[in-house]
Amino acid sequence: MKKLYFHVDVNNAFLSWEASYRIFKGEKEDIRNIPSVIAGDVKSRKGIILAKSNEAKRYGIITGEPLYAAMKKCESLKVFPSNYSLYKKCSNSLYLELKKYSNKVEAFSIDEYFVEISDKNPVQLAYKIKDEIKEKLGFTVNVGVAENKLLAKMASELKKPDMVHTLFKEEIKTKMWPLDVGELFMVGRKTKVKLNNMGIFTIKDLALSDIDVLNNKIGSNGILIHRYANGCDLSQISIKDHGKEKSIGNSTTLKYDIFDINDIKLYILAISEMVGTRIRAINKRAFTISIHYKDTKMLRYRHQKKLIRPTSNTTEIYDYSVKLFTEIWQSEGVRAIGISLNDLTDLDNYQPSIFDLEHENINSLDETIDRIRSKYGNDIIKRASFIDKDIPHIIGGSGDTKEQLKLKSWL
DNA sequence: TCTGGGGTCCTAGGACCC
DNA sequence: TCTGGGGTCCTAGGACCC
Repeated sequence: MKKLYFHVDVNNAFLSWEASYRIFKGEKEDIRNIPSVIAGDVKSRKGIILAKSNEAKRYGIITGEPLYAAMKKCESLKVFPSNYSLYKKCSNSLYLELKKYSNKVEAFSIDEYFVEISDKNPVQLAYKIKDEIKEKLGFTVNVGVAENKLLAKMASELKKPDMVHTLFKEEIKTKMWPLDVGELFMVGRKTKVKLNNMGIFTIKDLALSDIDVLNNKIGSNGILIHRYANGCDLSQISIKDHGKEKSIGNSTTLKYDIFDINDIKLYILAISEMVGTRIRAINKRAFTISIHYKDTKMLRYRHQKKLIRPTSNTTEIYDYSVKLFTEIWQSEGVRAIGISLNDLTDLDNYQPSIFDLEHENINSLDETIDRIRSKYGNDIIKRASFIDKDIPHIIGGSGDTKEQLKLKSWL
């Protein structure tokens, strides 16, 4: 039996998940069948479209656009807030369902999985998986079936929703080549413009173009997308272990532009709390700390520093972040700010020197706080600097609604 | 109160080393 | 005796994905 790959893609994931949750709760209306979107909170300046129904799509609404622009396109648009804990639950249920069919399941994103399959009737199996997900979990998926991951992914993006597509080698010319070159995985906005300027408009054009010219104009990505256009991809299923992350970052858009360094420092502290807690939770330390922010004009700034001794300590992360920030900040208003930890190293591999003892004490304090917070909630311990301030003391994690999900009987 | 948040990978250029 | 040539490390910045 030949080894094949499935790419399972949830149709309009966030919106579908919200829809199936509402139906589970007993609502009559299926928001998939009306013009509706999932969007961030406008008042917190996070009002962009995260997902849309097919009905909303018909009005020309696209993911990533500001909510106000979408409302102009469709005045009757129904808007629902994002709910990440729901999405994680749905994503995990889908994962468990797919694991029934293969040991090799790769989470490519919250709503996409690759599955390695060896089966006599792969297409039949793909339909079975698709239908079982719909029946058991209440949302629809597209399944792409192909000889490699790239083609499986391209296949699942063909016609939506609730469909199975194959994209075998012999189907590349008829099913994939006619598509706009921008549809190809790894051809984004910038590359598409470059390709168009070279007279390349379809995936076929790209597949038949000169690889040296592509390399010249686009660089190594040019070689990659040329391979993709010809259906070549040798990558295997990669099962991400917990703690395999290469970087940990959190950021937030502020409710108002901030000009006061003391307030900015409080946000830096709140974000340090989050990235610190996260990196300690996976037993790692970071050699590189990076701060980034957006000013009132949406211009981005970034500054980073490699440390001699890796850290996972909240106070240390905070101190370095403030230092990095003040080194590049020219007193412009700050709209958004974030911290990212890179060059992660396993705690087990790190031998503290005797000079580090003081730091190790601080670290054990951090760990104690982590333990208490995970038991009693984040708000049980709060740094004094936040008292009487209208700034959350720990920030990060994609603006969730606070609603606690009680889904024991579902998913 | 128009433009989120989480990631990965690649490259250019400067500093520094032998 | 007109300024080599390897190499590594670091930072900034850009491109892509969802």
